[in-house]
Amino acid sequence: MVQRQEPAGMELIHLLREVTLQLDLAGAQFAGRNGLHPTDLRALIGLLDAARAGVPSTPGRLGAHLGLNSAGTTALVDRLERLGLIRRVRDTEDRRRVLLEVDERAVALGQSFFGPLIDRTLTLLDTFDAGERAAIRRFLDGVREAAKSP
Amino acid sequence: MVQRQEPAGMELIHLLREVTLQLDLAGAQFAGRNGLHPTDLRALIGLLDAARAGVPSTPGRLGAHLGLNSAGTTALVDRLERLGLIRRVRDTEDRRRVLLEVDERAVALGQSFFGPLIDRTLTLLDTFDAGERAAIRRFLDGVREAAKSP
DNA sequence: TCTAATATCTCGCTCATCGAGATACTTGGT
DNA sequence: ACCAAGTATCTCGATGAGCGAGATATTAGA
Repeated sequence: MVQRQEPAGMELIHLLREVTLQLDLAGAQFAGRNGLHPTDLRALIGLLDAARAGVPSTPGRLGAHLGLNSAGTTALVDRLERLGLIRRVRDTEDRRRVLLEVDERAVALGQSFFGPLIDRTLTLLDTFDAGERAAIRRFLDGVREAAKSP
Repeated sequence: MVQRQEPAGMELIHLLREVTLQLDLAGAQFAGRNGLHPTDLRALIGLLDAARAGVPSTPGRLGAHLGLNSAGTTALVDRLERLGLIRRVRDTEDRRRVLLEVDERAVALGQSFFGPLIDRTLTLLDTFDAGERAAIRRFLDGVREAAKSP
């Protein structure tokens, strides 16, 4: 069988793919262990990000972020609320809207999962000098942009 | 509200998360556009990897790789076969087994998705010198290992 | 040869998500 | 002030991926 000659950089590309795979697997494993579906975890991450950025969350925004329709979004919010991870609160300014408040439990859950991983990665980053970190940043930035177009 | 002071490296960590998010989104988008479910795409990637490595694929291996039980695996293989992406072939040596052969269509489909992304990334990698590439490799390697433990 | 192990498949069920549409509230034009 | 159109959310019924349990076929070991 004739095999196409692989360019030198392919090794790094496969490595990047393995990294994303490992991160996804870790997330799925964590989700399963806590009675969450993959979607629930993605939702939680989005909600925590929004909370950290000070952006109010609503079912509409959340559903759009995850690519769910309104029915699926309602079901998702129901699940998260039933688990006590978020609360529904009617917006007093626009009473059509429902605001989603993340409970302390959700924050703690996020910390328990991402905390150790983040700590290990920060420790790893300490072993790079400024120039190397700049290279990593530029690489990740480039890949992110490359992944946006397809 | 008191905000925890973020260490300097957090920026890179968020960037890495964005990259994995973009790659996942791109994959999901591609999958949807081709009538594939996320699982189907992951299966296809696994099958193409195995084919490239010269490892024979079976429903058992595939299901284990994806974390599906046998019923789900059968349904998955049914879908992929119905789409003409793989073929089931009885193994003549151990006739309990079914070998999964990836069709040319599947290879072409993989190329059409990963090809442009890979090309862009290779072009990006050309802009780094050997030392920078080594740093990127060490970083990715470290993150992969960090993600394995939780 | 009889039994245990292995590989795959079938059946019936659960539940996340979808499409369609209902409900409640707000806004802008008149 | 009023009414139509727009917006945010929810309800209902249907679809389909994946699961648990177990059936079937084949191989390997005592």
